[in-house]
Amino acid sequence: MKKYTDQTRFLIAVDCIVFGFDGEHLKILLIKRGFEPEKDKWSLMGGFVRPEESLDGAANRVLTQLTGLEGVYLEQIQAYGDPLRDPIERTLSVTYFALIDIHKYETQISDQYHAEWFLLKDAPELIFDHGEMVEAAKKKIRYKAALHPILFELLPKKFTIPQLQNLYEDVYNTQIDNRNFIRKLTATKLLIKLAEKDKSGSKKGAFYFKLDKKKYKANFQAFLNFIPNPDKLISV
Amino acid sequence: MKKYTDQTRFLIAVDCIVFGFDGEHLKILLIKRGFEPEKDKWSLMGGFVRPEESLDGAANRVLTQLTGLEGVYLEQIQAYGDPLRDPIERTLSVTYFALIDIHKYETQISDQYHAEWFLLKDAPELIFDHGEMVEAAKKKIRYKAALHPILFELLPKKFTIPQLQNLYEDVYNTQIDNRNFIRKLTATKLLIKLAEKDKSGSKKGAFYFKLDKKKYKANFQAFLNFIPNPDKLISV
DNA sequence: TCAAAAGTGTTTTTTATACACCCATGT
DNA sequence: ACATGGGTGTATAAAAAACACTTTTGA
Repeated sequence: MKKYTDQTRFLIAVDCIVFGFDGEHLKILLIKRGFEPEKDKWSLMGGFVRPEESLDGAANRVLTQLTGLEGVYLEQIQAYGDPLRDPIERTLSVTYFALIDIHKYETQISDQYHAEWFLLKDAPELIFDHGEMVEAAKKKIRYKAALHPILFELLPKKFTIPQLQNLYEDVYNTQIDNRNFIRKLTATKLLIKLAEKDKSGSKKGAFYFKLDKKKYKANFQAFLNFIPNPDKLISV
Repeated sequence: MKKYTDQTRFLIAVDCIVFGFDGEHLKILLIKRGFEPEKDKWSLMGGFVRPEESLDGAANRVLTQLTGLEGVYLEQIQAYGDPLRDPIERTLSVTYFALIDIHKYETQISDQYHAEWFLLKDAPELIFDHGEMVEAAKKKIRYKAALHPILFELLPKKFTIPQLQNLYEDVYNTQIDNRNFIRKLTATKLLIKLAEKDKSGSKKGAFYFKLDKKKYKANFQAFLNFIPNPDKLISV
């Protein structure tokens, strides 16, 4: 059958906002753009969608190219379609956020991108509308994590409660009462306590936990409430 | 500057899932597709994005073409990019959901589309992946409305509490205790009681209310909880 | 022995839920 | 006068928040 006539076709890109957690702070992974325009400026990792791949496929490809990781938590955020967002040629961009265990990407697998982790507050200016995209991704992750246990994706398989609490405190820039936090965590029954301790953070050491993966998957959409007064902290 | 070379360009469409409420049930507005392929099959209202317009612009244009309405509540849902989703030619579709006061679109402004309102459970089979899009839109509206006061967009400026409760009960397919519902509503301080009554639904008549627009806008992102046990009713 | 971080319970407050009767009016 | 849907209050249960001290152990 004939193609649709009299319609304009556009470039389609995916851009990934890659989050990691270093134990203290949430960070994002940025690259130096490798081609004109804006060559060597800081940018999100992205790429054009190829004829045979889906959007999710393109996002995964781009992420794997950068980090070497597969099976990463990746979620579509939204499409950006301003006609002038790319000065060279109209390009629609579909953004994804990725949550990775930062320790799996410490050895810079592909130096070709000159990737670097940045604290959110220290992130450099980005090309095009990438700054706006990062802001939207931050809002999305805060919103989603207030209700669903996605932040575990940022931690190693074994993690401690203090680590987890640091993560929540940093994401929401707030102090959480340790006893209430543990009570809420326990109520989810999502965690399994291990015998082993992490002694790196203190003399006493903190017990490791791991996720109960079955319950994690089964309860993923259940509403949680790790964050006190979430509506005061989250803007949509 | 030169265009990006060696990249494939694609068609981009927007598709709108238009919701309305007839006082009893949530409905969606569908049209008969006017061109090949799948001509005369039921479809979402959509259209190709034009060179000079943004995605939001395209969605608004498409919606205005169909309904004659402007300033409608419209929110991007997600991008669908399966390479084979349109059999003729690869087309990326960005979906939007629209919430309109159904009474503003009773006179079929544009008969050219053969638009009809359908109960969600009676909706016909749709072309391409539009059925999947409708399912995703239903989930989105349920999810969002459990936390934010968007359903008011489906009602006229003046509405009654029983109307509003019917709406919530239909959206969540549940029974809500009337006294608890009113208590939660009152707590939001979003409603202003009018002197006038709607006598169409009963002999006693039900007081009209209107939204306090300032508080509505200010509190739009605050988490509400009109729905008992939302996590049991909402699937993400 | 002491500094530093981990871990543990109880009380109070707030929020959600369950529940049943009277009211106003048109017919 | 009665049938129909609208409107109201209270008691109980559950969840969230506030709050401070003891434990462990390496240096």
